[in-house]
Amino acid sequence: MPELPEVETVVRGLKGNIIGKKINTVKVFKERMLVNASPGDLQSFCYNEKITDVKRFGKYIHFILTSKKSMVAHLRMTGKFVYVDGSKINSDDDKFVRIVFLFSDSTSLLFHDVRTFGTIKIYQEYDTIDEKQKTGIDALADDLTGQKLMEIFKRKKANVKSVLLNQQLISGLGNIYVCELLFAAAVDPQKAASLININEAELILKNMREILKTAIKLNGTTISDFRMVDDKTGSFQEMLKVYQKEGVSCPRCKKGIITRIKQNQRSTFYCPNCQM
DNA sequence: CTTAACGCCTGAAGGC
DNA sequence: TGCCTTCAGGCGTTAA
Repeated sequence: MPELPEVETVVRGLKGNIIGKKINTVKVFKERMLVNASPGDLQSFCYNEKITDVKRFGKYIHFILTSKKSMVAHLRMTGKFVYVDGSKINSDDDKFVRIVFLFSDSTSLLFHDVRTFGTIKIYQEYDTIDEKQKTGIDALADDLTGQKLMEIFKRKKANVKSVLLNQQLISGLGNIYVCELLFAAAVDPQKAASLININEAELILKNMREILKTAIKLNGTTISDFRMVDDKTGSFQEMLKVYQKEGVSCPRCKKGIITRIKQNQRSTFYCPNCQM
């Protein structure tokens, strides 16, 4: 579920709540979510460690413990982190709580995930994080220019939507925001990336930044699962122009009908009349 | 090298 | 009401 704005919202929430907290106990109810560690490994890795910082790169959440030790989490489709006051370490009352970090002050961080696609990896040093190597330039990076974006598009045969969704090229965008930003830029998602000209690349970049920043201000988009760290919903869903608007008349040209197509097994929503 | 298809897992929603 | 199918915001692996 979560894309850049949702992950950023979670990271900000975590920063406000768990920096400086000392981890006592880790309870793992779903082992498969630990990619490179056993529950015992994670417990000894975290024991008595303080969380010194939380950062985002792409859609990843990077927890930094003392002396560069790091945990990298990904929420995938339905994951969320919920911070609770109280030592809730049983999964009995909520069967979707998969991993619990219990702090020394008896507050807890719950990793909740219905579909259990979410992941956690541990690293002894943050210099060695594999995911960072494979993650392309951040969609909100200051040094991302229209020119750079066009360089990326130029050597790709695929359609512009799949290129924007490729985390190894540009990181942070998912299905919702790609649909929305291509609509805002009036670019046809089916257009071959290699045919994007510099004006379109600049337009895509400008709208990408505006939409992502607005979405962060509104604490992300809650369609179904996404929640903030305090379990509240975001509100960017109220701003959506095309995503899940199939059949609605286009808010821009008023002539086209928002249409849903499949690209790479995933839904794309766009206006066939004004996205060229 | 590239792109396409599938699998991971669970719940919600729609059709009949 | 119940059964069945389809769909879901992601991504890694395998097949072609």
